[in-house]
Amino acid sequence: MTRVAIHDRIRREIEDRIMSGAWEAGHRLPPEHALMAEYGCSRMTVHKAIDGLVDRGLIERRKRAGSFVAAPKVHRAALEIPDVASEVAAQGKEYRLGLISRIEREADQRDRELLEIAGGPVLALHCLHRADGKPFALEERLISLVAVPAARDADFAQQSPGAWLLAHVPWTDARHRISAIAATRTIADRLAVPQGSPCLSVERWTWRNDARITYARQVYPGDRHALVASFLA
Amino acid sequence: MTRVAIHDRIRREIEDRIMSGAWEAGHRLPPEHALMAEYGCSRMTVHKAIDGLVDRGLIERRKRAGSFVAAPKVHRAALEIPDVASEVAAQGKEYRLGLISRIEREADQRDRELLEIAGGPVLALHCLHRADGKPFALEERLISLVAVPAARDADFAQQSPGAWLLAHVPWTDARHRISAIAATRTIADRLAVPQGSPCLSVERWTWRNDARITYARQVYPGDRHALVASFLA
DNA sequence: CTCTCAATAATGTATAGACATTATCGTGAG
DNA sequence: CTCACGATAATGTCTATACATTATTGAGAG
Repeated sequence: MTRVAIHDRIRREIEDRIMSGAWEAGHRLPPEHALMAEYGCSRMTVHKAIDGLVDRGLIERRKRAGSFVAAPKVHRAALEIPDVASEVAAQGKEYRLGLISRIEREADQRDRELLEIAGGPVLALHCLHRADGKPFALEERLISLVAVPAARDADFAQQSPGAWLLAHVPWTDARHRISAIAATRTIADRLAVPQGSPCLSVERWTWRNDARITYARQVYPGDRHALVASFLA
Repeated sequence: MTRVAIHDRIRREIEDRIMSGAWEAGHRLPPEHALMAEYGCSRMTVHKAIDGLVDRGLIERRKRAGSFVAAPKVHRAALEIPDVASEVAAQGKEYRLGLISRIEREADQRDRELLEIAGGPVLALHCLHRADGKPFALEERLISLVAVPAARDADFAQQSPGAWLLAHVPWTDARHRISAIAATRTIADRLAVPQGSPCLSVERWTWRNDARITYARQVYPGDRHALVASFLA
């Protein structure tokens, strides 16, 4: 086999032409038959190369019409939202979890909205993630006990709710909301930052087949934390 | 042809088994030959189905060993960072661009760091994006005139730097950094928010083949703006 | 018991051909 | 001139086969 796959080479070359601006948005690329002749390979191979670019959102295909360079790219980035513990570990610091409160209750108004459920028991947790002893992030977590009854018996003093859920509960969809908030008095106290200081809030809703499993809100001191996202390959 | 592609059906079914937890992380899936028999299709088709799951990060393949359900990934989400103008338009508001300052200068220390260049001329812009007349976001923009000489002649009073660059300059890579900051006096004045109030800062570095083209920092009032990311298909 | 190395089982890539699907284009009827 | 519709050119999918690549496994040598 050749050192580098033919479809990879074709993909790369087309990608380059797009990225370099030689082929602008809307440009129609040669039909697969032409590329097939140009590269001296089979149509399947050309097709696979273009498949890759379609997946990456660089090309759109229309039957009979041809394949076209996709419209002006919006900045789309892959945001990795790691488990807090691994995040702390990645910084070479010692992670410690502190469970502030754990309440099992019948879903109140706010719970019902956040979990999009009609009712039923929920588990409400508050914890403080520490790095080298210092407050790192605050987490508020709601778990629908209807969807995840096993959470009732989990020991969240040992394993963070996020880690436990990741390991025990498969999910199919998640949505995140990132915003900047001012530290309320409670947040300020727990994170040991001045009241009103800017904090990064990352909220996450997690679904499993249309049923919401859990809601989480993590709050980081604004001056000590940032989310990084890279271009989506 | 069948209504739904065979490879799509296979992909879907495997996906379901993973998502439902039936196949946990590390589970080895049947060899392609087996699936080929199970679905009564050719190996290429099975392979293509799995290809899709590999792209989505759900499966890892190892030659000779087999294909395995990938370890529970951290939450990876697709973050779409739209052009400010379209963002405002999407909210049904009237967008207006205000150019605060436009300075062409020899790169100073900070410019050099942000653009990762040794020197040369840069264009520094400050603008205020407005929605229905009210301040919406503040933008600081640095453009390397070495990389993008055409920017010298662009009319940034008409078209926002982001939109102009998107349309005129192809880029190959971008990195984002999202954090929460406190409004400095200047920011507070321009955004018409109290000094010290939390703001969402989105910084973006854009590359074109290893050369940095531009740096941008957009600052949004924290209470009026959030970034939303969905699970990465 | 351990190491080496060849057989093997899995994925990785590619081909050539077939038929399906669909939007476009041109032509002919009105 | 307009419209309908069939021919056509493109992509979409699939098959059967072939050979490449690679890590594991197991057998044999030491």
